[in-house]
Amino acid sequence: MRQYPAAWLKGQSRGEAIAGELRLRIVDGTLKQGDVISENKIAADFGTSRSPVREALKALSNEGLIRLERMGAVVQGLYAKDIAELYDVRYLIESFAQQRLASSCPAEVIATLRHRIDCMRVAAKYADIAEFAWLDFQFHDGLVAAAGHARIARLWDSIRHVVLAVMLLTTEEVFGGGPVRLERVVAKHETIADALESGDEAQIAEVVRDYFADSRRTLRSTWS
Amino acid sequence: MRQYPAAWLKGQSRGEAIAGELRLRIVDGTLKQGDVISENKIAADFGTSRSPVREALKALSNEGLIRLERMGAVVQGLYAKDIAELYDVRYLIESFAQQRLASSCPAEVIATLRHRIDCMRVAAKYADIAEFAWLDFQFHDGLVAAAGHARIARLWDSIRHVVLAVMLLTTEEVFGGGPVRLERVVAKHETIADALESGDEAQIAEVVRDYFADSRRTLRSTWS
DNA sequence: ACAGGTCGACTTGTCGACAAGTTTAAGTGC
DNA sequence: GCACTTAAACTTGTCGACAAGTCGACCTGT
Repeated sequence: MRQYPAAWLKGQSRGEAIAGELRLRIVDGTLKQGDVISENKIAADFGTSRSPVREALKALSNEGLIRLERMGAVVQGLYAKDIAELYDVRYLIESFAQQRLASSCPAEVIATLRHRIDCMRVAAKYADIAEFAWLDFQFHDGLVAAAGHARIARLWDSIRHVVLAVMLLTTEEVFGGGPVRLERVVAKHETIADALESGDEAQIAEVVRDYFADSRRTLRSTWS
Repeated sequence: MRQYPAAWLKGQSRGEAIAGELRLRIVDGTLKQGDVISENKIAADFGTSRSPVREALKALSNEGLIRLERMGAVVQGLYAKDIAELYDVRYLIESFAQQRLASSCPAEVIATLRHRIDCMRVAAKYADIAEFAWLDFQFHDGLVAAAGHARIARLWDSIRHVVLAVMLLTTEEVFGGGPVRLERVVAKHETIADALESGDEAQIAEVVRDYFADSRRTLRSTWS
């Protein structure tokens, strides 16, 4: 059984931990589309009362991973089409954020991004998959946050957990591709940082488009 | 005290009802930015236990109307800037949805839209503010749903309640502008339906841009 | 007067229990 | 064998209670 990295649960409530675990089980296919899960069953599985489970199911429902019905929640799953749609939305959000950063991107932000890129190289070297995925996520998370648009940030929040889970799984696949593949991923992030530093709207737009076009190719090989 | 239309609560749980009421109080300014509310206090106000209140606060937090902290939830409020940002997001979502409908918009969808427009005229005639706002909302809701993009639909779901509350308040203001102003609002929706029926991408893009540019003007007069 | 510690009034997170409703399953009459 | 009724096993929504933690006010020593 694949497990949710313990470091990602630090300071979270039981409900969030349960949500994280279930999310991963749905994304990696352990819980299949059509499976029905009940609060009681999950509560028994995790050894807690229904309250945290309830919170978790509500969250998963907001993320579209399950559908809450009168009797039990039915798993929706996350398959190729859903991933494609998820990346449609990521593109919408991130291109908006980066266009906004084009006009005024503080040097501090660029520095933070580059710092994370350096850390990614280290994580790649030491084969730390969870850390690499986490840094990848932090990179994009920081980007959206830096845009300074509260409502867009909420949108990002509503998909962030799913994005993180998907990243964890794709990162596993990317690590299987060896150092060359990894370096290409890191380099892709570098082009984003470069574009943002240039401040050229057109260049940023192109880089973001390329980034997601490339991501889609990677995804297609993972979820085929 | 302004009240949430009872018809909108049909079949909802206590938690959703509380969320609806609180949402309106925040959007209309009864609850101001910086106010702190506790689960106990709200539970006492509504005469329920903390469970439904907890659910409501969680929802409001997801919508960005409040911020959950260790001791009490602090109200964020929804002011001019927030409304502007909300409409940035609406534009992002709805323009995406409508572009998607450009290539293939079933006649059934157009018919439903036109039906709602007709109903809006009736609601305007009989000065039924809540019904008018509801139809306006249903129009856009139907549009997004018709696009057939599950992830975009989730995005819309995450802002729909806030959008509805804002619509209710702006509709009140619009009714104050008399029949001419109302007819202009209805006509705006008609241009959208027309554009969708034409199936011309460029025309749709322009109409949607116009629609939101006009909406922003209306909003600026309501929230000044 | 003031720094530091202590108590008390709050908060949230979690728990187990109950009521109301729905679905499945077992009868039951024929 | 089959339609119909009834009962049992689920489900969720809600409730009140408790534990753990946080913040503020109030003392106390100096």
